[in-house]
Amino acid sequence: MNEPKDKQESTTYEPLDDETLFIVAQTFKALADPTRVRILHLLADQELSVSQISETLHLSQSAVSHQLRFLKNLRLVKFRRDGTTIYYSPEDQHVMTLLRQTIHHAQHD
Amino acid sequence: MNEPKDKQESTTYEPLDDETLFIVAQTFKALADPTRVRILHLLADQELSVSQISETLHLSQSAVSHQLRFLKNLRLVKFRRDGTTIYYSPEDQHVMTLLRQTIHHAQHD
DNA sequence: TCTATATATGATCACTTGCTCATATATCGA
DNA sequence: TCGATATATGAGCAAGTGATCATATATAGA
Repeated sequence: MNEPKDKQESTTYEPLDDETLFIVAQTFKALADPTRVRILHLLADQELSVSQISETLHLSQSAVSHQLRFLKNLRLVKFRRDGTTIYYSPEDQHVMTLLRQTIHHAQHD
Repeated sequence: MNEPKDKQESTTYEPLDDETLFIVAQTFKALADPTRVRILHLLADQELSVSQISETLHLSQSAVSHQLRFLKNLRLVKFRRDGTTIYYSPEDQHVMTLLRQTIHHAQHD
């Protein structure tokens, strides 16, 4: 057992710094929950109010609001107030792209 | 408060089926933990044994083994035995691409 | 077969997560 | 200002997660 061990010597492996690591894990964490995936997927091409989201996805108002706060904190969604209604829409195009890609792969692999 | 509400009428919103939703969330879950991110990033361009991984990343053998099992179950890594040593390497190019993209964005945004 | 080394696994535990329930806050119209 | 509607928030809880510790399994060599 001493042959394939000619080591990689140095493939210039660059360790991830803590901040990058945190951001990366945090980003994926946002997409790691089915409810958040459903919300982001629903918002993909439209701006919707909290109640529209909760009705469409059959989720409680509270659950939706909590998840939107999570997504808002990560700046993945933005919102706009119109009277008592608050409309949410995607803010991070990169994350929406990740989502789109992954949905596509999940459906075609 | 009755104007911006001319609804989206129908942006042909297609609800995600349960299986897709599960796969998508599961995929992101794999990348939502800093330890797994470090392991996958390390393996990105090389094949390494469990002990090499644990030494390089300063993680316990057990922790690495548990995480590799997780990644193996999701078919994100594959392995090859050589004597008592087991070498792991990435198996899912799509997921490695997601990781690469996200690391890049985390470092440049 | 016995030992040493490499890896895998099961139990356990602290911590996190996502939901519900109750309630608070904000805005509009009367 | 009051009532109605839309949304936000805090507490509490059940389920999930990731690490450690102890131990099991597998392979090679003596």
